[in-house]
Parts: sequence; C-alpha cells; structure tokens
Amino acid sequence: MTRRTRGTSAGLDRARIAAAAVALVDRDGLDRFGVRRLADELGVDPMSIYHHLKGKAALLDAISEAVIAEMEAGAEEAPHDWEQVARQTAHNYRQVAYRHPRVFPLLATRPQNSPVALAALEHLVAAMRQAGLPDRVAADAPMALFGFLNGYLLAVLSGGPGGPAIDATAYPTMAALAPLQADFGSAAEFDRLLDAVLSGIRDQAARQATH
Amino acid sequence: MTRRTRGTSAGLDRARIAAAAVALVDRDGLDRFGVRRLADELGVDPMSIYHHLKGKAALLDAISEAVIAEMEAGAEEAPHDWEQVARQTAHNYRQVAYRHPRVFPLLATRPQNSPVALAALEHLVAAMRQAGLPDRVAADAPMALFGFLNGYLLAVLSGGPGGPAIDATAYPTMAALAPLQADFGSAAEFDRLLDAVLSGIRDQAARQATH
DNA sequence: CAGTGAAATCTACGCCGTAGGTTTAAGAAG
DNA sequence: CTTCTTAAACCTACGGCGTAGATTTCACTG
Repeated sequence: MTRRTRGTSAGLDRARIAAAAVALVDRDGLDRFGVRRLADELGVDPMSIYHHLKGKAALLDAISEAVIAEMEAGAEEAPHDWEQVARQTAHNYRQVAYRHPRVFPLLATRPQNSPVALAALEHLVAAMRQAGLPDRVAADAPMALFGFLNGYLLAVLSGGPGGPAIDATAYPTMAALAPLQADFGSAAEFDRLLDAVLSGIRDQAARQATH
Repeated sequence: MTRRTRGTSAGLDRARIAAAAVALVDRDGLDRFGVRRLADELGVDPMSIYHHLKGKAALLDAISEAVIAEMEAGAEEAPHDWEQVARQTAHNYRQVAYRHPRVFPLLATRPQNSPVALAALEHLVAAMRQAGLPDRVAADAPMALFGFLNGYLLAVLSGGPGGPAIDATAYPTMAALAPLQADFGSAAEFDRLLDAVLSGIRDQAARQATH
C-alpha cells in the first residue's frame, strides 16, 4: 500500500474525485479539507488531481456541483401548481443541506451555474408563469426563495442550537420568546418560515396583478 | 521603518487590530487575508497579534463584530411600528453589507452573538410583540428576515452581475425573464423582495391570530 | 532599586497550494 | 514488431501559512 508506479492509471476522473471530496468534507469539515488530504484518501499523489481539476477553487466548485446534483433524484415530475413546485424544491434543497451540513456553506457562498441548479430554477419559474403570475414576480421569486433558503439553512446548520443562552436582563423579549425556539432547525419550523416566504410572494403577485 | 524593538508598546489592542483587519479584507479580500499580512499592515510581528486575539478564528470573529457594530450609528430611535423597525434594520444591514462586500460572507456564515446584533434583534422582536403579534410569529420573524437578508445579500455581493448569460434554448423561461433582472442588486429590487418577506410575516400573524 | 508581569519579538515546525519537470504505460502509425 | 505520441501519474521544490514556545524589554509597583 506504499506508492503507485508512475505511468499506471489510477482510475481518476472528475466524478470520482468529486465524490471523494464530498465524503472528506462530510467527515472532516471544510477547514481540514485540502488537496493533499484528498489525495491521501484517493491513494494518489496530490498533483495527480490537477490533471482533472485545475486548482483548489475548481475542486470546491466540483464539490458544490456534486452535492447539488443529489437534488435531481428527489425531483418529482410536473406538478403544475407553482406553490407545490416551490415547496418541493425547497424541501429537496433542505434535505440535501441536512445530508451534507459541512458542505452547505459552499452552496450558499458560491454562484450556482450547474445545469441541475438552473433546471430547478427554470422549472419553478415556468410554473409561476404558467399560473399567470406577473413576470416581475416570477423573476423576483427565485432570489427571494433561495435567498431565504440559503440564509436560513446556513444559520441552522452552522449555528447549532445556538451560543450561550441569552442574557434575560439585557434582552428580556428575546428571553421570553426563547422557549418557542425549542424546535430550532426542525421540519416544523422550516415549514412555517417557508409558508411565510411563499405567502409573501403570493401577496406580491396579487398586488402587482391589480396593476 | 525596519523592526520594532522588543519590549516597547506598539499600541495594539482589539479595536485597532480589528479595524486594520477590516480594512485589509476590504482591500484584498478574504482569501488573501492572514495573520502575517495583517501584522505587516500594522507594522508589527505576527505573533504580537496573538496577545490580543488568540487564533485566526478569533480574528475573523472580531472582523465580523466590528462591521456589525457600524449598524449602530444608523439606528434610529424608537419607531413603534414593527414594520418600520424591520425595514430600518434591513436597510442598515444592507448598507453595511455594501460598504464591506468582501467581509459580508463572514457575517452570513458565523453566528452573531455580539451585543449590537442581539440588541437589534431585541428591538425588532419587542416592537412586534408590542404591536400584538402572536409570540410564535415574533419568535420566527428574525430567522425569516435575517435568513433572507443573509442569503440574498450573499448572492448579490458574491455573484456580481452573474455568470455567463443563460442558455436561451435550454432555459427559455429564465431567458425570457432575463431583461427583468437588469436591476440586480439595486435598492429597488431589495425593496421589492423585502416587501415580500415582510408581507409574508404579516400574513402569518393574521393567520395565527384568528388561530 | 529590585521584582514582577505584560507586551512584543524571535525561532522553528509542520502543513498547505501549486509551478515545473520527469517517468511510465498504452495506443496509433509505419 | 518497432517507433512515435500522448496523457496520466508522480517527484521535487518553493514560498507562504498558522501557531507553539522561548526570549527580550519596558513600565509599574513596592
């Protein structure tokens, strides 16, 4: 199990590397992730990776893309109600996030240009348009929805249950409401907040339809 | 301008270090930020910094805290309408984000436990409660609002105008709506999306009040 | 004027990303 | 069957990083 010989194939390719990278980040976290550790995991020289992905940034893109691609599996086909589409997409996204909590900051931080991501957006926006929502609203909705999803999931996944219990005398209202945050990160909380965002979008549609 | 002598004070303290760090990230970006570069900037040995902030993580916390603290300046006093409070807070937050676009990922990524951040939340939640909103809604609102703010601003600030114009044949609806995204990142867009989120919260309040 | 403690520097270690060069094996051309 | 080409992998080396630990110096305090 020492070293590989020089000219022999190690069976590396983008997909295999990305999969190993995702597993590594899942296990050790983003901070500890690096080209050398990944190479170790693959039983390969660090520089070999550079023949398939040039640079660490490309590696991070590949990780993000691979994780996003997992959404495809759970994608139901052709429900025409735009709210159903939005809810479905949101839940798929949340599930992926919970499956890879330590990868998620990458998703929220880096622009998503992969086909899978764009297809999801296209699907959502198409459903909204077909439902007769104003173009302005359909155009805005993805930013509103994924803005919320990214920010919320970031907070839930990175924050854990939260820091050191809030100071009741300095922040009385927050302290009083603390018990209500017992379900922090739960599916129920997610559904409530998602409902709020979606009804906000519905509202905009109603308001802009009258003019 | 060579080296300092060993025992003499360099006038370092948390605040001075944090200020220099913010300036450095503003200038060079998060990737290029590091203890050694910061020390150079301060005309000081790298290890000197460790007497005031132990470790790079603490340094990043200090940066985040210092930037958040800028919100205080713009905080208007005691408007009692919760929506005004929410809007005011959101706009202050946005302005800070635009003033320090390269720092912002830190704000969105790290838990905010600083007094300034907690005070802003307390202020908002108190206004909602005083307006008679259900506790459930008041407790949920910060997550909904700041989730959206973090995710949206992250996308706007990191993404720039966006990648390489979308493929019109693969994603026809997105392409059709592209012209409407001309104001990407504008104050107008921000106001529209913020309106949506706030009316979503209002909606939840109405729905839960009737029970 | 000795003693103490804090603030700063110095040294050194192990790790990182990656540029550039070298080796090998496999497939194409003759 | 030989030679050429090429791609995949490895090796070496460099500069930079975060930080543990030891050391120096100054400002106070008694």
